[in-house]
Amino acid sequence: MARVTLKDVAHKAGVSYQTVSKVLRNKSNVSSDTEARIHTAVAELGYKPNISARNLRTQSSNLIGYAWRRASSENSHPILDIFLASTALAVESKGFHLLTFLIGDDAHLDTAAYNNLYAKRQVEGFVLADTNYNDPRIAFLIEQDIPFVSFGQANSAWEFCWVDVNNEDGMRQVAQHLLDQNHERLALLSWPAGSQAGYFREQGFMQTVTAAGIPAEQVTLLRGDNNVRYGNQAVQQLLAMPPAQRPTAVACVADTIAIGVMNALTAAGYTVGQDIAVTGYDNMPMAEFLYPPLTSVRQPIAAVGQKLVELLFQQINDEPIEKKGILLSPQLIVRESSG
Amino acid sequence: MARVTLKDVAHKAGVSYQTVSKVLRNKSNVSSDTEARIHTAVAELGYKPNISARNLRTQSSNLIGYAWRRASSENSHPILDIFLASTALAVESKGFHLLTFLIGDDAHLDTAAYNNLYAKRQVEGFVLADTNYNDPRIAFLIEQDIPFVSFGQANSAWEFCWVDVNNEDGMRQVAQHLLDQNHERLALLSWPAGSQAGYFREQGFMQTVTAAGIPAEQVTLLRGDNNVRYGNQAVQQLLAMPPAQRPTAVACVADTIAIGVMNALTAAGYTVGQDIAVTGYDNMPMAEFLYPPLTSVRQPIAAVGQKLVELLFQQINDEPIEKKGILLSPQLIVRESSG
DNA sequence: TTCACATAGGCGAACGTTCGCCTAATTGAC
DNA sequence: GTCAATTAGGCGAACGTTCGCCTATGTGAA
Repeated sequence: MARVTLKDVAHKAGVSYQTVSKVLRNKSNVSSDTEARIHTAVAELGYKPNISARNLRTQSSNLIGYAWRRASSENSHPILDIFLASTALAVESKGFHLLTFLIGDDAHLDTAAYNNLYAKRQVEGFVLADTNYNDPRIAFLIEQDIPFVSFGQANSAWEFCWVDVNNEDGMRQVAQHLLDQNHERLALLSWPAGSQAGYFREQGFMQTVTAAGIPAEQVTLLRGDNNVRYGNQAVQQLLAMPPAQRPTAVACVADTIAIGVMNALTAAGYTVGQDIAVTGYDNMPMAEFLYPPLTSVRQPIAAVGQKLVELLFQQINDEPIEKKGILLSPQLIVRESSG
Repeated sequence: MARVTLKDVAHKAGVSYQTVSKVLRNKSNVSSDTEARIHTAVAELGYKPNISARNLRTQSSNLIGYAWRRASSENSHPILDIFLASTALAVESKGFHLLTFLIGDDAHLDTAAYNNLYAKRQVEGFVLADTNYNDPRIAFLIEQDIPFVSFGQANSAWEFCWVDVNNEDGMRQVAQHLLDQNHERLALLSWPAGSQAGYFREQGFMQTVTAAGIPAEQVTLLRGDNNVRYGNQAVQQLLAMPPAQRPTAVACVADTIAIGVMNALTAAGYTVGQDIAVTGYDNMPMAEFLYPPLTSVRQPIAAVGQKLVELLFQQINDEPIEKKGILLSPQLIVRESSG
């Protein structure tokens, strides 16, 4: 299976190999006769341009880097793979591909991984997800002037391209919905401090609640990792409270946590949706089929991927960018868990 | 940010650029003096070899292709991202990276996608997952003699490298466990025909059950897609059966389905684990925190990724392969859902 | 006839490596 | 003092493209 190159095609078509190159890229005016000869030669030989050679010559790689977090397999974000697929789709529509690599929790090693890939010209830019408030990766990429976009905002002092779904608005909808159901004693199950998304979701929730005249102290705020176990444990904590203070509604910053809450409540003999309301966030595919079906917030993930990729290519192509941050709107889906 | 090349380093260190190249690859005997000079020059200039140039010269790309299925976002396999992460890790330990691309359901387009990437020398091989019995991708890759490995077996007439977790054994363990609990009327919730894994899981289950003297007709076999909804619907079907024939245990070929089953049963007023037993498969992280905790089968996913990558690199490096198929053992985790 | 201009395609150079062979200087043994 | 072997590093060529400039031929108007 010998490699077939431009020269082989050229030989067969009786032209110079540079002419073949031009014809294949529509960069040349040749007679329709030779053009046809070239095309049949390409087809017969099954010629495919060698990517490495092209990359070397054009100083490009047609690759975008995306980093997995090594530890995320346990607390896997159900939305992340949908996001990844939609990003991959958008990237491929530009003739690019996604190169995935792994990072950990060591800021120094992580930024080195980004730097390596870019300095070696293996990728032309990055898509970040799962970003934190003072994410060292973002600081580094800005400083090095490396093209990148982020799903999620960060330190507002940094100026860079991001797309986010309005977390504040999402939780505002949740809070308003619970208030409309006349809940007054509320619990909010959030993530550990430092998460950017968590911060906004808390803000949206608390502001709405306090604006409705409920004192902040009346909201039981707990924190934990993004998994089912945390939801379970939180319920034990809530049930240990004196009945008069016990929340009648539990809002979770993620469906995964809400699943833990619903299970634990059901196990303890409560009927979710009647005795106590539960809400999630993300509207994972499973949400509508849980028992009871889970009220949740749907995020326009596909749109996020598309917008991100647009912004990224504007950077790569040095096009002017009118708006660096794009905030999309989520939508509350009310189901029986908060009936 | 001008690109720094071998020549820049060479100039600074006062040697020829080819010598720098050799030193960096430990392929040369130079005086320790000049070696030191070269290394400091590299460090000071922050030199990183240009990957495209290297790839062109060495006819390699250090990239392995992995295809997402475009449609899988709805029926996402909870195990697939763990698998992907472990594969990425193994691939990176070889100095390679994973290039992801999207495929659909059109055999012709899909194989073209594989062919393109390989013919352009963008990747050196592929990792397949989510394979079917007569998977056209496998037929194509074998015919083209393109290096690849598959998570999961296929048509046994084809000879290629795969790693699989013994599906027959896994479901045998499930069946035996249910028999040990004195269940005699059983339901098996499987996937649509054509799935290789589904076939083996069915086999393992049915053989064990019939070997115990229970006629095959006494097992209610249903089929559906890999999602929670299917589990829900299957329960409606089971509950519509006359009580005397109704199964007392429901074995599912995936946790996702089992979740649907448990929810629907709970909603219908049954106590899962007492009134009726439910089992899953995959032991997804959520399984132990469901209500009740779900009996499931744990697969050694990380080991699968590692073995696969080993086999793949043996092909790429033309090393002899003693055993083309590797079958790993799963383990049943008994929890309260089948108490 | 002359000049300009379009048409069709050739050709050298470059992208940044790696590879293999070559050479000059040094060393050691006889 | 001679010869062979070792050491340290130079150098041309090649990987397969793309890019820009060049040339030869034909064509129509002044």
